[in-house]
Amino acid sequence: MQPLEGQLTMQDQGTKVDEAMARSAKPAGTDETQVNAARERFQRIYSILRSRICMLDYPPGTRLSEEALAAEFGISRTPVRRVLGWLESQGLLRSVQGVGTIVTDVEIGAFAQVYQLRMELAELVGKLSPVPPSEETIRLFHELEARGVELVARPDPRNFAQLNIDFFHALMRLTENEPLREISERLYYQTARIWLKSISHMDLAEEVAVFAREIAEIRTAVEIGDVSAAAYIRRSHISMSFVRLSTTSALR
Amino acid sequence: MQPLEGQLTMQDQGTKVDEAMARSAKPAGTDETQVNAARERFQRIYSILRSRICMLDYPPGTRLSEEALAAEFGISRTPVRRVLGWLESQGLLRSVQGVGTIVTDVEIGAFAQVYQLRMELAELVGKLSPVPPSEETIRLFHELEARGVELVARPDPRNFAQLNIDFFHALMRLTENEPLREISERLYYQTARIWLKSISHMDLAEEVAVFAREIAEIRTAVEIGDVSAAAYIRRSHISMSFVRLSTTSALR
DNA sequence: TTTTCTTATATTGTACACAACAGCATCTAG
DNA sequence: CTAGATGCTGTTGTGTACAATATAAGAAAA
Repeated sequence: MQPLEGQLTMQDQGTKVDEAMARSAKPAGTDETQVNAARERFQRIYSILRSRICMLDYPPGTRLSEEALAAEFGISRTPVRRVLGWLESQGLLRSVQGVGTIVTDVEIGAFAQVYQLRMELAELVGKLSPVPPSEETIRLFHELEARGVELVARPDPRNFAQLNIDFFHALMRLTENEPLREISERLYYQTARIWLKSISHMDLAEEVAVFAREIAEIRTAVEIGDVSAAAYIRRSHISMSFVRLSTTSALR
Repeated sequence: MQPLEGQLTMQDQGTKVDEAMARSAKPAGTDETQVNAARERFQRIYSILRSRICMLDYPPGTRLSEEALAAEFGISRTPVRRVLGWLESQGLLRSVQGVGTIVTDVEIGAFAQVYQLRMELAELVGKLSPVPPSEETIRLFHELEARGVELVARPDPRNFAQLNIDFFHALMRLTENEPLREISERLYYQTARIWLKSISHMDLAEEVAVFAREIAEIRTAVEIGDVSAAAYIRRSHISMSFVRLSTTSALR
């Protein structure tokens, strides 16, 4: 089997894509056999576009152009459409013939439902196949805590969002229940962008401070191996986050 | 990639749907806005293939041919590939270049994890946005109970599977939490076929009898409007079903 | 006989041309 | 001047030819 040399591999390292996405490479779980470049490229573009959506590079209502994306990645519309199809199945996009591919928005009702469910799933992380945190995991949480401290010193919405995402993925290390991970991830990406959008109408400094405390608390629980406690802390903060969002009427 | 102010509320008055489209019965669950024939056809084929997979018409390991499916539905490979892409994102298929599109199997470990999660989600149906059962819903459960009685009289694996599916969808009426519905449905379709495959190695008559009792119990709870009780009954039966499956080593 | 390389063949992946469709601007009839 | 019709333009959906790939069969050499 010859390694990837056909056609457009040279354009792959063409650096036309955001280099910043290198970090957000696949939140574990997918240790697929990367025997071919096609699947790898698919995953790469999928992660990039998903990140752009939830980081509000593509705010809700944005019209994506298949052709523009194809040009950006140096491929044709066909593989782009496959990625968009997956994102549509995840509820992040909606394609309408003659109109375009539009980034979805989440109405207030559905938002509340997702948050309710996310609370319950967060609790389940401590109940279904909890994993005793490894040294590496503990170190990761320490690193996240440090980033939280730095964020408090210099609040910034985008760094806030990125830390939130990375913190979420770190939490997913605490359970080995793969379906729970997948579903939690799906729901997280459905609401993260709405949450981020609302942040601009709220007290950023206070939100950052609360989040930094959450990280510190959970780091403490993780350090002593009490995954269940970490899960309950997480649940409570998801709950409080939603209450703050509702009371400030930051949602529409 | 400019933001779109007008959002997407304009296609509602379009309604120039081609009425010639076959009105095939979609097995509930997906109440998409059928503004165009393309989306309707997509949903139709998607439901058909998903049903074939979970009814074991396509047992795990089966290799599907895009071309054959295209010929069967009278279309080209392109729209077929879109449907297969969605099924792949749901974890029911896996496409490998040069090999084919293969119906996935579920290993014993992942099966157990999904069952654990399904138990918890079943309980949540009674907690997150439970819906007071309407007269129509109660009638539906009565009908299901009758079908259960009939099944006990004449056990049949295929009818068993179909009743199981319909019963599941009826249970989903008991909550208005749409994300919970979607996720429960996804997990159900991931494991239903494995469960059905194992039935052949178990005591069909006994399984049918237990299932009929479950329906009767839950019908009783639903009839008096106690959705929470119905959810707990369901949870307990999912649990017992998994125990029976494990003890008889019907899994592999 | 066994092993290894080659070749045939079937399948999914990709590119591209065109069809279907929606929205908008323009034009024309009254 | 207004209102409706009509073509223009850009978008996604579909069909089709071809490329890339994996598997299996077969041939050739040890």
